[in-house]
Amino acid sequence: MNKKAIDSVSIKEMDSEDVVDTVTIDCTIFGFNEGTLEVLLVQHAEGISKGKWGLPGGWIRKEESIDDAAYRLLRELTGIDNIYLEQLKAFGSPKRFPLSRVITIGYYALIKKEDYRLTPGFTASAVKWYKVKDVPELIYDHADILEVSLKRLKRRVRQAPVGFNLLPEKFTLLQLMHLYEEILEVEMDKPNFRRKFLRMKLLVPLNEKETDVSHRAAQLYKFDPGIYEKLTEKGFNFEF
Amino acid sequence: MNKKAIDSVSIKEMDSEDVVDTVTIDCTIFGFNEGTLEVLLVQHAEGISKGKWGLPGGWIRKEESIDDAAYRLLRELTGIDNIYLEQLKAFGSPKRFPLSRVITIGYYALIKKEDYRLTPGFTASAVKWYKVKDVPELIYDHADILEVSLKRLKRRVRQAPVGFNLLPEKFTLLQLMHLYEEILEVEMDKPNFRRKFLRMKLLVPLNEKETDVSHRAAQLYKFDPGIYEKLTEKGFNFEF
DNA sequence: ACAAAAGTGTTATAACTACACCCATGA
DNA sequence: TCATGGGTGTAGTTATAACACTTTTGT
Repeated sequence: MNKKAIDSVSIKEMDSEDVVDTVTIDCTIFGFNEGTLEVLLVQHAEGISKGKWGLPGGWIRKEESIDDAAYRLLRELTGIDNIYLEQLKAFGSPKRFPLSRVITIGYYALIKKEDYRLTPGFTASAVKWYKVKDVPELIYDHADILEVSLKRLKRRVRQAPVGFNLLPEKFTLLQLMHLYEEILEVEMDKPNFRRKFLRMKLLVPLNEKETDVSHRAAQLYKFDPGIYEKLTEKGFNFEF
Repeated sequence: MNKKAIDSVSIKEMDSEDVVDTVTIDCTIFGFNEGTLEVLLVQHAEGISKGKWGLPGGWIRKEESIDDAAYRLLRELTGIDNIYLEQLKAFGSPKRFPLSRVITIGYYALIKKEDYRLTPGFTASAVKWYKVKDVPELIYDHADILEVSLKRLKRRVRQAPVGFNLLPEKFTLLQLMHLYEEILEVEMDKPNFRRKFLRMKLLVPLNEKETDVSHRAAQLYKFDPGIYEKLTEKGFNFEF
């Protein structure tokens, strides 16, 4: 069951469960580590794509919604429950999956790597974080899905402060700026970034500073979910 | 065949064609008429939802991609080939379709009503433009799909000049402004709107003015697709 | 005292907002 | 000549961008 959850391709296992047999889910799971954007890939242990890397995915159960299926698959894979997850779009070239006509629904998720742990059941198949700029060849149309996910992330990050979901609870302004720089692939001006972000009152300064750094300790902030709600409702944008 | 194309619900007809039997497509087709945003609905002629209105939709053929299926259905319904069409998202509550587990992929389209004509084959089933603020009760989860389409249109219109696809070839600045006002449900300042839009050099002034109006004739513009490309690539936004 | 990053200040430019006002045209 | 929308001007305010500068901390 665990293997199936991370492997949308072993079609022979399919009929053993009560699943929709023409539609799968594939997730692009982003993480952020030391200034680099990463993505979680799985190595398929058997089936026609044995040994190759792909996005984690799986089948949809007949009695669950597609969103529920995505949350379930993610929980099974990362052990995380409270996750930022959004549907990307459906991918449906007739030949995308060689054995039969399978449409897949792409999702993308942002996780705090500090929260992530591999659940024991999954250690059988290889699961690994790859730098986004350094992913190996992927099965089927997963390279497409990843590309669309990246585009969407870039767009999303400028329209809502979703980046927080990639950072630890407490973070510094520079960490936040580096996150934006990495995702948007631009360089930013530190003073201007500070002011712009502080102006929108989205950050709550904590009574805490960095420790163990060999330079002036930075103020730590957390993110104010209340203000976030207000801002997303009336719509805003983070152009930099 | 025609009836099937606009009716994703008559499941009994389904197996007579080479289609994917668990996934449909439903389209929200927007038009703009005399300052009002409209949506194209179809009345189902038979099946379990006989007499009720819904979004036009249909089955995906086994050998076509989902995008191709959406274009085909739209062409069959409106007779238009060169259309603005974008995938919305997949809808997949387990109970959304009462007879079996069917996931639908929503699309939304923007059409110039001047180009639109009902193709003869479709006159059998009723097809009708409804004002968006005045749609009747819809079958299944089509109200959901319409709502998400509207939200998406609002968002999209602020990030790319897609509104042009709803207007005739030649239009005045005030028509354009009214389009934005209608979609975004806000009131705008005429002078400021002019300047803002003209500043981005997206409009090409024509050597033509309005005729037959009982006031000063307005300059007509068309839309410059070259600039559009450049703008969308580097990303921009139309906050008003 | 130096490196490295934190954080503040300043100034020119550009965009936004709100409004007053003049122009052209048909009824 | 009046109503209707077309179209321009302006002034106060706010956001942006570029960059010089001071502060704090560990080595």
